[in-house]
Amino acid sequence: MSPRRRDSEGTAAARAKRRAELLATAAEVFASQGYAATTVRKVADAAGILGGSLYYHFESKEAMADEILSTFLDELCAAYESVLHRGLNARDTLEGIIRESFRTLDRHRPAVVLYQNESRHLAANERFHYLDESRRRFEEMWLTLLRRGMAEGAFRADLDPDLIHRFIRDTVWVAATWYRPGGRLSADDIAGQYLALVLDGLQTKQ
Amino acid sequence: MSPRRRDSEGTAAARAKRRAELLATAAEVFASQGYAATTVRKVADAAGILGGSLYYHFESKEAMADEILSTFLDELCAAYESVLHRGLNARDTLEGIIRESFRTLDRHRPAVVLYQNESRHLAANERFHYLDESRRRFEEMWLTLLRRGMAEGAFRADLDPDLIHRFIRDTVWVAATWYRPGGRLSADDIAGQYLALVLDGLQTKQ
Amino acid sequence: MSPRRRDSEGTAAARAKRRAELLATAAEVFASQGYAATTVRKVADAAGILGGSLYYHFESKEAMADEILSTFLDELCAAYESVLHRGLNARDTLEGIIRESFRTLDRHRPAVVLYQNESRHLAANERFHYLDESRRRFEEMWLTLLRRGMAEGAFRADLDPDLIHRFIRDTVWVAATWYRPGGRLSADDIAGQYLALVLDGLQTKQ
Amino acid sequence: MSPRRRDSEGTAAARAKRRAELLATAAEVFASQGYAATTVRKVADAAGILGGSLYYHFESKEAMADEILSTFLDELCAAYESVLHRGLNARDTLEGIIRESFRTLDRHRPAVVLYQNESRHLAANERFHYLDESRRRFEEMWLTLLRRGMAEGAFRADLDPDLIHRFIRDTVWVAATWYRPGGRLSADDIAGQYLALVLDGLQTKQ
DNA sequence: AATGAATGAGGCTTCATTCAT
DNA sequence: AATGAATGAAGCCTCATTCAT
Repeated sequence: MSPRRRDSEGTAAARAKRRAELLATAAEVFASQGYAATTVRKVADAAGILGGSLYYHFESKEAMADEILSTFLDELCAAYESVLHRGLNARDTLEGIIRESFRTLDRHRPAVVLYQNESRHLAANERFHYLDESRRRFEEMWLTLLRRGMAEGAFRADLDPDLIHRFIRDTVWVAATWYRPGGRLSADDIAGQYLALVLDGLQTKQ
Repeated sequence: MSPRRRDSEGTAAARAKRRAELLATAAEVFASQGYAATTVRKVADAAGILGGSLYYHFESKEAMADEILSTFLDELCAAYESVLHRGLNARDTLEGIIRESFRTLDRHRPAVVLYQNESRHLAANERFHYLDESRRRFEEMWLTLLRRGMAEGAFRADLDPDLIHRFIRDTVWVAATWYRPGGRLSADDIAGQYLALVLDGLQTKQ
Repeated sequence: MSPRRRDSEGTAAARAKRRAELLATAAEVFASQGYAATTVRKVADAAGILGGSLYYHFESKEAMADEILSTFLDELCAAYESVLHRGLNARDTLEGIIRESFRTLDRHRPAVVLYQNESRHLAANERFHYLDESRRRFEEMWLTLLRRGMAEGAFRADLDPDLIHRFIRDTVWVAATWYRPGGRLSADDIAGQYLALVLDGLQTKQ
Repeated sequence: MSPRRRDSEGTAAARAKRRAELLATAAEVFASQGYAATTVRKVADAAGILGGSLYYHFESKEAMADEILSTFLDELCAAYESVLHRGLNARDTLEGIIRESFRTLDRHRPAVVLYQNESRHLAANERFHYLDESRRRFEEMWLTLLRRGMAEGAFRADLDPDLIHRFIRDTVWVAATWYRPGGRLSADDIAGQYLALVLDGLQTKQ
């Protein structure tokens, strides 16, 4: 490796790292105050720079949200695909999907809050149409999975798959609202409890 | 009844009716666009009047959100109390609470969306402290109920009541996001399906 | 005329009048400071209101420039057409066009300055493409006129029509830079002198 | 010549050359986009460097405009003086002045555009007062020349010297707007045609 | 009850400029 | 000689709100 190459890699990497830091800060602020209520200045304050300085790194406030959301969604898609490619039965696939969801939530909590709270509003904007697209893809995945489980006899067939999908989807993501990494319960603990509830129900069996 | 009195009652009633209309409109717009992203002008447009004219009826944008939310919460509280006063066992109380929640959602959908999406942000404002208070009261009620059910042997004791409470609470309210009164499934249908899921689980029993 | 009709006419007219006043002010400031160097606040100051208040009347700074320029160009087009429809010979048509140009300059001096100084830059913007279009139409008119005059023997044929057209066009409009309505020389005086120069030349004939 | 001295001359010369290159680039951009609408970054982009790097060579954006304009004006003054010192009659002096003007325009087109479009605005700034001063000197020269021609009987005396001066001055400089060095007509061709128009007029003589 | 015009604060963004490297 | 990151002022525009009518 020539010093020159090392150097240019160094600055490119430094730049990428700074962007990532700023995006993490922005995501935190967007998540805690809401996208519309977050001023660029608040993000900059949180990052310890001036409002205008953010524009050296990002084109706009929108561009920040875009990068935060698409990074999160890309990772989530990859996680889901990896589960689906394992060839498990419906029950275990559902467990895998839910565990991956909570794991992703753990790593991208602020992005998930943003996704959960603002994607509907943002998707009105051409730039964020991909939010609707991925929502549709997830929905299809869930419905396919639930129907397969019902057909295989793993899941009760007296429930409406569409409704069940919504309940499950929402519960997972809305947990981003209160989940704090490093808290009493790990993401995997939560996933476990959630699976216990959803798979076996709250009621004791006699 | 003198004509005079009838008249003044008439105008007072007319005034109240207009307020209610405007609040319904405002709630709809707040719900669909988000509180911060909703301008007073958008509300006024939706109501067919000019922005400034809203100030004849309301003190401020905040006052509208306040009235929307407190009306909704008052009704919800009353509904919960009525269930709790029936002296039912834990399981049936839980069913009653959930059914009342979906019934309230049916009548106050936009208010619920507002509550679900914005109460955390609004509660930062002194004026909206009551949002936190009622949230705390609801939480207490849920925890008491869940613990009672566990103690009575009606609910599984291996689940974390705090976590279960959050899952249930969120799922109910987040349904406001997609529920449309008059759709394929009534609020009570949804409540039924949700209860089936939460009480008995998704898995078939062998 | 019903009072109602008079009233609505009144407010519509009042509104149009206010717009016209503000546009006149804006044109003056744009002309004296340059469009890019003119801040919205400068226009507002000149109008005696606050910067934001302009947006009650106009959508944007651009919209103001647009209205100023298109109003001016519409009137200029009409003036030119009226000359061309008189069926005069080339020499008299040229005189008519030039006299109308100075007359229009007299009534729209700031708009002409804006047109002269900024139309090239503004035309880069889709919204102002019509500036290029009208420039092309004027050019065609001038070339046709000059060629006709040369063919008829009224104008010298040893000059390049394209070049002459540019000289004449520019001289007329650039006069907007220094012409002041109500000064020592009227617009028609200036037109007369200019015609004397262009038609007969500066040199004495022997 | 010591190598050392040659070196330092070399770097000084290299430095001057780089400055000249950058100024030429800046002038081009100022001319095509307008001074106020030109950002330092645009100039730097056109020069292939970053915005901040320009500040190694120049103190400010203003300093660039200053150097562009004063260089042009110095050369123009020198050219005019050389004509005036030839002791020609009024007609030939006028011809000389105009030919020198077009020649200067040929070499300094972007500077002329800048001068023509922005000097009025720039002159508000103390730093650019010299623009007004030279304008005044040129005006005086023109008036003296025209009056001399009239007194000598070379020029028609029924025209207003002040007006004629403006017409001529403006037409020459405004040609910078459309003149492109290396086009169909050379600067001297254009000067010739212009002189033919201004001296003898457009009309055929009978 | 509502309009129309304005206010003034504040939001997003741009930009000339600086400076350590 | 130039880069990269930042500054801070200012620009355009939006918006909750006011008020005379």
